[in-house]
Amino acid sequence: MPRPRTHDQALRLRLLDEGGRLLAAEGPAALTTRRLAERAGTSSSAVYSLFGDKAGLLRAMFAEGFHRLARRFAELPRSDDPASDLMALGYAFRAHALANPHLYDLMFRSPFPGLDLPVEDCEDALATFQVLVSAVRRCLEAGAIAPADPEEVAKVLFGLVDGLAGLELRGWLGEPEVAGKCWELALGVALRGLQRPEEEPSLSWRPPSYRSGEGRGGGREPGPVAGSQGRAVPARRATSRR
Amino acid sequence: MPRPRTHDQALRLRLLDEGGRLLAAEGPAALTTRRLAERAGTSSSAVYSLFGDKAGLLRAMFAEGFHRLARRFAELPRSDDPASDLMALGYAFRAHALANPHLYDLMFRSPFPGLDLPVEDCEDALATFQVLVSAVRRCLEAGAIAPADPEEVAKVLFGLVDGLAGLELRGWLGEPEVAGKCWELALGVALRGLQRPEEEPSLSWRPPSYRSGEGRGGGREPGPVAGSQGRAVPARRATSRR
DNA sequence: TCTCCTTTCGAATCATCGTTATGAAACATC
DNA sequence: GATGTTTCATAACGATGATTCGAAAGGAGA
Repeated sequence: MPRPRTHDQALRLRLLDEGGRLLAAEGPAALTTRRLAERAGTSSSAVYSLFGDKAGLLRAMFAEGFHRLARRFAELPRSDDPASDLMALGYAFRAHALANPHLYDLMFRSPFPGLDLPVEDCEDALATFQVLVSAVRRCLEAGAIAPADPEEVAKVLFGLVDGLAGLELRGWLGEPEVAGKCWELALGVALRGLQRPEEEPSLSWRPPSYRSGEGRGGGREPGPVAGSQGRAVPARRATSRR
Repeated sequence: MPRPRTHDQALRLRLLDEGGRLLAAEGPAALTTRRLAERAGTSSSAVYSLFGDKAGLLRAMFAEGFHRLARRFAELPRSDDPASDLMALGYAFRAHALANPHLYDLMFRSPFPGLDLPVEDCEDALATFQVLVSAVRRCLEAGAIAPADPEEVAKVLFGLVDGLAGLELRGWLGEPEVAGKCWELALGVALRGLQRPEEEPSLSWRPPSYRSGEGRGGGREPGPVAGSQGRAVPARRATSRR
């Protein structure tokens, strides 16, 4: 007897993707409930009936992005060559970024620091990182890469692919073919660099040690470094002081 | 004869840094002229007398960030070991990020896509990248790394350090000492990987080729995948800040 | 002390935000 | 077709945004 509902799962997904596109195209300030509703061909109240409020929309976008990434990772076959599997993970990450450029910033750049994500929204996110750690660990066990701390290796590899994906999505890697060559170069370099043992001296030079307040003044205080004291896990953002 | 001016260079710099801190702490939406003025101990019209409008402030923040980075690069000594110089560039990038965490997003994450930057504001930015390319080129000429396209190598290295810096500033690399080990690992791996020639087969496996249609579309059609979770109503009500 | 000129502050303006209350719209049933 | 029930779009509300503009503030010369 009721009116047929249009605020359904299809609209929900449309809002998530369209919201991402708005975010990617015009930045966080442009992602308003009104503009989103207009783009999705509905009214702004759809956001409230489907997500509760705007923060709920953002949380859902975040969760959706990591859900897609987790699924992509889960679909990768596991071969008996752990190094190949590790590389495949890198290319899968790239494929995810290219397929979901509109969700990338929300997933990895926290454009809304005030947003705090409940643990259940972070599960997929943490799981994807653990997939990487596991792949590294298998490489270590198989002797495919030189001994090292798997967590650290995973962080470095994630830094690499995150950096590359960010560059590619901003168009800084050039045409797709050039970008593809960069990815091959990057992942090849990483793997070769990990294979060769670290002891082998490639350099006479030693890196500097960073005492915590080093740099030249970014202002009065030597090292604001607000974000660098955080925990090891990308949990939620602490709400700012104020 | 006039009233003594307080909208001077000192206030200008204070606004740039304080604006960066606001941006880093609470995101683009929190960077308003009112809040910035309050933090800097002035009135919002200071922004207009010093920068013309809010976009001018953002442009100045961007330019200031790259000016500092360019200066830091320019101050690096050039040794006769190009590989060491290349590594030093990486650590200098890290030092810049740690000393200016509040400007990092604005420099490398474009949180205001609508902002268009005139060429003169981008000169330092382009120059810093060319410093990297030159350092790579010197390594190639000296045979310190295996033959490769210097632009591509520079892009990959920039991707690596950008990714790492982003992770560190968000606290995802852990405590500073752990983060430092990640940087050493990363740059060491990169250099070793670049030294070993690419032909040396390290892998039986070939990367996938990305047909250009694959992702670019923005995930409009590919597997939504996620409606499966099914919950429609968010429940949590996290009011916005304040 | 009183002008005059420059500079800054804060109130006012207009637009737009997130969010909500209200009434119209759309069907099933009678 | 009338009725009842559920659902959605619209208009409104209060808050806050960027920006502007008149009035006040502060010294210099008289």
